[in-house]
Amino acid sequence: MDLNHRKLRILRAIVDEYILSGAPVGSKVLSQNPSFRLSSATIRNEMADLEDLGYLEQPHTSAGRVPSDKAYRLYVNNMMQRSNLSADEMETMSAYCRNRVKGLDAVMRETANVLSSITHYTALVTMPENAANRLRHLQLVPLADGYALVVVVTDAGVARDAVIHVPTDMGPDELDKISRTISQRYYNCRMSELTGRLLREMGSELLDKGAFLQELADTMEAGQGANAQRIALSGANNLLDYPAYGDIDRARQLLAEIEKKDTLYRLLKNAGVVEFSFRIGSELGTDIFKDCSLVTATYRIGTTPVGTMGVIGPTRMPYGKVVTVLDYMSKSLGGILTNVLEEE
Amino acid sequence: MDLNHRKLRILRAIVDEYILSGAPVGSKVLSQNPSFRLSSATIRNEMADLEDLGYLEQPHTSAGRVPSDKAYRLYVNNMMQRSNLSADEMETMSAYCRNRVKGLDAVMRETANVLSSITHYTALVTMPENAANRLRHLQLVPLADGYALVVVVTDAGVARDAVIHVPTDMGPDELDKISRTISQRYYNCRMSELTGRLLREMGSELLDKGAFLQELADTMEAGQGANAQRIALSGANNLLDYPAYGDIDRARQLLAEIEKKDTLYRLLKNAGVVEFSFRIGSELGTDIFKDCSLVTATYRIGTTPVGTMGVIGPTRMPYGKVVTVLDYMSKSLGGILTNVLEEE
DNA sequence: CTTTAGCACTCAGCATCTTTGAGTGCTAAT
DNA sequence: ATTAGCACTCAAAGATGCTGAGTGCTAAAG
Repeated sequence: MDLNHRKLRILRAIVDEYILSGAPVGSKVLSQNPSFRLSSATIRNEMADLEDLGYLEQPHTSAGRVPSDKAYRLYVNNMMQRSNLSADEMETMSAYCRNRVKGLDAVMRETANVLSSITHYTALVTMPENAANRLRHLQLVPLADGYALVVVVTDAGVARDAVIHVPTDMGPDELDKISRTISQRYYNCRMSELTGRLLREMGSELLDKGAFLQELADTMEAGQGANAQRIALSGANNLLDYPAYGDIDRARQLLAEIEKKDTLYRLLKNAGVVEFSFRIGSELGTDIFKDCSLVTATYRIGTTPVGTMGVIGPTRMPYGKVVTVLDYMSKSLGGILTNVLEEE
Repeated sequence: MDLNHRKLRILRAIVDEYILSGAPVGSKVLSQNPSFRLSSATIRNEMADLEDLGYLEQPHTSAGRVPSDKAYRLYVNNMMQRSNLSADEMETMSAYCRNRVKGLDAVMRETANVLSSITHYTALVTMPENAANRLRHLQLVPLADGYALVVVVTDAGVARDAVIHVPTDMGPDELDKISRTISQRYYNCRMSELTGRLLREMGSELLDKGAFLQELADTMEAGQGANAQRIALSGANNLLDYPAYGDIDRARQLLAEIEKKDTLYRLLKNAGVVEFSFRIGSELGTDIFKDCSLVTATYRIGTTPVGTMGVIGPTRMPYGKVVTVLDYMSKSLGGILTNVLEEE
């Protein structure tokens, strides 16, 4: 007993139907589908086999069957086809592309909004980041006595800011001078190397300012990671749609988890750098997301991958449509960023 | 028939009890409270009066009474007393204060986290802003050909960034020169005046760069508002606790509304600059928030009010406790910012 | 050997009915 | 003015029964 052609066809029909209706699907509806020339009894037998093989599950004895995670996995790998979008949906996306330039934050937020409004699920977009990020500019702006704001601009277009302590005998002029020195000397230096080089090479010039230099370096190192943690989120309310009705506690857990940016970050990160990644139900690891799936896509500046966007929905989401949307949006976002950030 | 002393005492007891239990309170529980030397029948009569006066409502004939918005208003104005916090809660807040300096974003987020974790409601904190914001530094960082990143630092410690177009014949050096000129000439200039002055006074120096100057000015003007729209939000999942159980649609609406930052911004803004503001149920205007209350506090840098923080919860929230927490947190946040930002 | 008709069986979901108990308003006595 | 007492109301929680979609199995037909 293995997955012959007919079993595959039936399985596929079940997944399609279930994604569409959300209700367990029985043998009768399938037999009514004219593309099957089979009686419900025959289909029942096949379904029993599929259940034994672990592709189907039965909520209770007298209900239809529901696809298991394993079935979705098979579906996504072998049977899914991208679906076309409605004119409305296309229009939403191209309106997004026609937008004028803005701050990076705004672009990310808008990307997430479009994603969630088309899919009706929860959308996530990470800020662009890359271990190879290069320095464009660094500025120390004096605040109150003993404090300064560090602003770092990288070639990923990110302005990161943090407050650090400065020696009280360091005036605005000196801070400005240091800013220019660093900006010039380390222009285009990889951020991953910058920390070390700063400490090594500037130590002699700032002999008596060791603590200051150390804090500055630390900040830039921390900024690397911290910045990536900024994730644009949109459509969290859609989470409430699908947790089995009335199960409000479940919904709370989900929401609480979604609010923790580091959970999200880990999830998105785990996808790795692939065109598309699907993680279905149990594959997500956590029990909390046990009937959710996460589909992600990588976006690029030029040809280097710099970020991830994704959609969290129920395992029974229309994967074909979601992939189509993610594909379009990741390319659009990549295009926008490439335009603005890439040097020729 | 008016609000004599006894009626007030009864009303107060009802509100206290209802906030505590969440269930409609009947005459019997009140009469058992030893501080009343009255039979349940007498209390029933008084309660009937209070209902006629609009302070109480009855979910259905055979249930106890529930305070109306009007009752809460009276309670908040005249009867509420601040409550003490548990040792744990105090500890959470002072741990927050002991934190090392960080970026503004992080501080705001953490403030919201603490607020929501102590109150178990949804917390909001606006970024510091003020029409009197003054310029500290402006930097134009060249990106790809034809684009630059504008970074603006104000005395509210905010680094705002946006991408603008620049004429292609403007090199990095020129951009840097402009940055220094503006930073120096307009140091400490009010942001509200900056736009106008830039256009008027720099026009002659950048004769052939009119479009560029205009866009720069526009960006800074827009940044004023846009920045304020950034609101740290925490504990949205707590919204799911109180919408009448099972009423999942209601919860969705609430969440969707909360996600719209501009709604939030308006709500917080409407509070005006007062020490504390309470808006109870219908007073919030929207039907969506009809059984919610919003309590806000203003925080200051030095003595100038620069932002608002608040808590959204059910109308039956323990106002006394919430005020205590807001008071402490607004002062703490104010203190932190003042320390870092204020010039002596 | 494969397919199918037929039948007995299961069980969630829904509607209906009943019971329970907390709470009320009114009246008459204190 | 207060209160005891009583009849009344009604939501919430159980109990009961019905329905229908769906199953598994068996035996006959292809």
